[in-house]
Amino acid sequence: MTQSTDDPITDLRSEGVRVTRQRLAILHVLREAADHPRAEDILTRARQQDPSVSQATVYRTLAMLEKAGSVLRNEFDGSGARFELADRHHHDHLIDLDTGAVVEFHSPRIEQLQAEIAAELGYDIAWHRLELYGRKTT
Amino acid sequence: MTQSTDDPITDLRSEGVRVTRQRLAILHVLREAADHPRAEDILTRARQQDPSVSQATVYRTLAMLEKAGSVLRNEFDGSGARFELADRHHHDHLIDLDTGAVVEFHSPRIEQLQAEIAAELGYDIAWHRLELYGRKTT
DNA sequence: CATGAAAATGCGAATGATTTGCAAAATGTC
DNA sequence: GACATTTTGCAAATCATTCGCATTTTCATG
Repeated sequence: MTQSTDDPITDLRSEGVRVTRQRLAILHVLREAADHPRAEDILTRARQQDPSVSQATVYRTLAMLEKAGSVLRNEFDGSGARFELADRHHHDHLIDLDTGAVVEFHSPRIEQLQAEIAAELGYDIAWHRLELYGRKTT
Repeated sequence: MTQSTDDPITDLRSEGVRVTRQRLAILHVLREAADHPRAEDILTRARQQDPSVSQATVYRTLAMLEKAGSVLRNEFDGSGARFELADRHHHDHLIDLDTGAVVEFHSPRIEQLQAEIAAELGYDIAWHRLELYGRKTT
């Protein structure tokens, strides 16, 4: 097993993946992001650290990191994916319909129920997507 | 209140919406569909009843029906939306990763938990999306 | 620290799903 | 049936994302 560092790309180096300026910049953006940025946002932010980063590289890097399990892709509204680092515990999302803000939450009980339902239907869950869309209680 | 018929478009007539051959054909397709067809599938099937239906009209009609609440749009995999008539009770989806089959299910307990979680976070849920992706238990 | 094979990059063109502008056709009201 | 209005088909336009390819970079080696 490869030893784990705080840098997903460094972890991948042993697998023939090269550490480039662009990848480090993109990763930096993801680490700093408090929101769930779109590819375009990531490009803009990454260019602040390394102006040479191109759109294509952002997409390629995100795809690579997603496949490696280091990045999660979310399709909240249907107009462009939004990404986040997969370095914390699993969680689902609550999207504020008025502000677009994304609140994260986790419910072991819901996950448990999901597994039970799937089992009843004869399935094992590989992954799931749970998104709540709502408005602040007045 | 307008009286409700079994035909979403007929319901809309009073709102200035016109009942056209194309719309009836698309609606017919949705009523007969046992699966969750994509726009392209709907076009193909609608043309069997009315060859004049165009792609643009399929999209426009689906958008109209969605806005009216008669049709639900699903974005299961990210490569094209899949539609269904919103005439039955609410349900969520379990997608078979091997066959692409979509199984519908409903869990009042999960919905209850979702509402509780949202409430704790200070939100009222307007709608939600729960999709389970899995494989048949071996 | 120079070398070279392999991996990555930027660019711009290609994709695929969906949307839109517009002139022509169809609907439903009077 | 006549007309104002809505809807349509067509083709061109978008939008997010992917790809081809020549050029640049990375990194194991000498």
